Formats: sequence, structure tokens, C-alpha cells
Amino acid sequence: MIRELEKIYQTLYSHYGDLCWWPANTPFEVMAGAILTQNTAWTNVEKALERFNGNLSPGQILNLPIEELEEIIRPAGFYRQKSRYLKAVTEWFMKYDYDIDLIKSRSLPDIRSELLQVRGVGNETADSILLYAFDFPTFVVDAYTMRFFNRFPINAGKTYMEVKNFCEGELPRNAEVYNHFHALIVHNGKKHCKKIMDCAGCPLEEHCEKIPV
DNA sequence: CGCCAGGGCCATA
DNA sequence: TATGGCCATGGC
Repeated sequence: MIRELEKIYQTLYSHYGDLCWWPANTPFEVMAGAILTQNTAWTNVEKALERFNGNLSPGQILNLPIEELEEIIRPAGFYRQKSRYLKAVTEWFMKYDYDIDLIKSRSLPDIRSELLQVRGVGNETADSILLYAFDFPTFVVDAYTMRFFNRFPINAGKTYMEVKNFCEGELPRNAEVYNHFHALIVHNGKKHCKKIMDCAGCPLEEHCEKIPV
């Protein structure tokens, strides 16, 4: 008896394949991108990242005067807050001496609650960093995910933690699965499950109740 | 022109 | 706990 959510995952996976997602090359780039993309289109984040001219590193973020950092990331929007958030999350990273393996050796609940103390890091940013930078098996819920579940007759919950816990309960506790599924939801969300639905050709049209959000 | 985009903080009740 | 205002840019 396969769970409904697994069926949805399988349908998306067989339609779009292995997206293995997050546009970054290093864990630190994931962290920076997770801050910059808060309520912001990724195309704007790309513009901001390019303005580092290949010099995006923890040392650079910590050393740059706040005004210069603001100017670099301006295209990503909310640049005054985000410049401070970037420094805060980098300082957190520095506490571990930028040691990826050291961070990975911590327990997920501990490292997660620690990240949530960092200024500018909320549930989604924390989970994005944990999953995409450090391979922790933690499910990421974002605006696409919320909208996705609101359109299905699945009672996944209302709050961030409810939806997250629901998904983690219905899927194998596996970082690769969470990674792929979130990528698939976002991809399908950009293509079909937009704020105004565009259902023609959607692989989930059979299952979906098309509940207006 | 208005709406939207891979949130989070803070004040208020 | 649960809303609501605020933050800012670029694409459509």
C-alpha cells in the first residue's frame, strides 16, 4: 500500500527526472543564496551573486564594510537586511572554522535550533541550508510547497512545521528524497502550479483537485 | 501600470 | 498564537 504522497512524488519524478537541485557549487554559496532568495526571484539573486565577481567567500563577507556589501547585493532586494543577515550567517559558519564535516557531525535537532538563532534565518532558510549545503535529512517547505499542498485534498497542515512534519512522516527519511521532491515541487510550481493555475500538461492533473488558493 | 518572486522580523492584542 | 506592516529589486 503506497502512500498518496509517495505516489505524487513518483509521478513527478518519472515526469521530470532527477533535478538534483540548488544552483550553487559550494556549501557557502548555498548559504548565501538561501539568504538572498528570501521572498525574491532567483533571477535577481543571480544578478547579485555575479556582482561578487567570483569573490564570494566567508572572508569577503566578513571583511566588506556593510555599505559595500549592500551595494553588491542590491539587485536581490531587501539589501539592507540581507547584508546583515549574510554577515550573521557567515559568523555562525566561522564558529565551526568553516569545517563542513564538523557541522555534519552535529545532531540535526541541535544544529537546526542553533541556526534558527541566527539573525535572518527562519525555518525555510535553516532547512534549505541544512539540506542543500550539509545533506541533513530535513524537509524544506516554501511558498511553492504550501500552494502545492493547498491544491490537493491532502491535509498536510497549515503551518510550516505541520507541513514539514507531515512530509517527513510520509516519505523515507532520506536527504536525497527530500532534495528531489522539493526540487520537483518548485519546478512544477513554476511551470504549472503557479498562483494562477496553468494545468494544461501538468503531470499531476489526474490527482489534483485544483483547489483555488 | 500593478503584481509577483524559493521569508523573516517586529509590534500588537 | 496569530495577524499585519515592513523591507526593495527586476521581470512581466
